[in-house]
Amino acid sequence: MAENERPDLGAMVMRLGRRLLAMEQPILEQHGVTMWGYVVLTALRDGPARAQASLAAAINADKTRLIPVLDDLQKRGLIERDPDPADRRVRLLGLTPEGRRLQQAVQAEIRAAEEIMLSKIKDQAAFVRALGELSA
Amino acid sequence: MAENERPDLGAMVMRLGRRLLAMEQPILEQHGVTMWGYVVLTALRDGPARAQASLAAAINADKTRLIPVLDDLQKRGLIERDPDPADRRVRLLGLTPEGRRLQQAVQAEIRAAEEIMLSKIKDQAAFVRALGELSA
DNA sequence: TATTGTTATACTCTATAACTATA
DNA sequence: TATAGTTATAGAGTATAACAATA
Repeated sequence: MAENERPDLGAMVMRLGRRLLAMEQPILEQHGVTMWGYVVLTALRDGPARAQASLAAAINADKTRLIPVLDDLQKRGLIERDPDPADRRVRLLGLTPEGRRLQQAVQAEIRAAEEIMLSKIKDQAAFVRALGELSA
Repeated sequence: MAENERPDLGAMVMRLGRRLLAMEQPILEQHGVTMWGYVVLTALRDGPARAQASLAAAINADKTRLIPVLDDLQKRGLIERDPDPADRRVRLLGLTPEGRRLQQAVQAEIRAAEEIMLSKIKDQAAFVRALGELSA
């Protein structure tokens, strides 16, 4: 019974998730961006998106709850959001230079905080790799 | 830039959390218990709790959102919930034999499903240990 | 008629505040 | 008066359904 004495994976993952979220919150606030805003900026970092619906699917969000996020990011000049000339129903989404700068700045701080957290455990590389595989 | 090419920890942990939750859902439903109900049964497995508030704190829940959960578990004979004779304001909480059986049955199935998931990665033991440390 | 994006609405989850009963 | 538990209410967050624009 002793070797089975650990919490369920789900419980541990959830607790870690809450902890990470709490760690990121002040960083995001300091840069005036919400978690969803940051998620969108990060999703657009590697390339523009065609259509809001596909972006929503990519980040596991409902298309309707993306809209206020995009409104805000656009209003602040962090993303471009233009009708596709070929099909004016769809919106072409991409980062502005300032959006890219903000994403990089926030991500750098988050990564630094993650490193501090990870430095407390032994098998950092194995953990991160396994986490990547399990969440892929 | 290539070695930095991984999602943020938070994103990966959240995705894995969603996946684990989806995995557990059918097991919980099959046993007619909600996630919070299972969390309560599991918290009581290692010993009774004195006062609902301390139980709530132990599982990171608000005391008010515990009440319908306890109502249901009690009505189904899975927990005992009696006023403390020494201070009749507080409720003494514990598992009934049937509650203990249900907790064990559900947990066994969840562990089995976890094992299948974990079997796909290489450093299982290291991952679980690191996860335990980071979430502790 | 079908599809993209938007708005309006409803629903779920959670927390806050008011209440009761004991002390 | 203070505390444990409960109930009522309100607030986020999210999803569903109706709508407008374009194809």
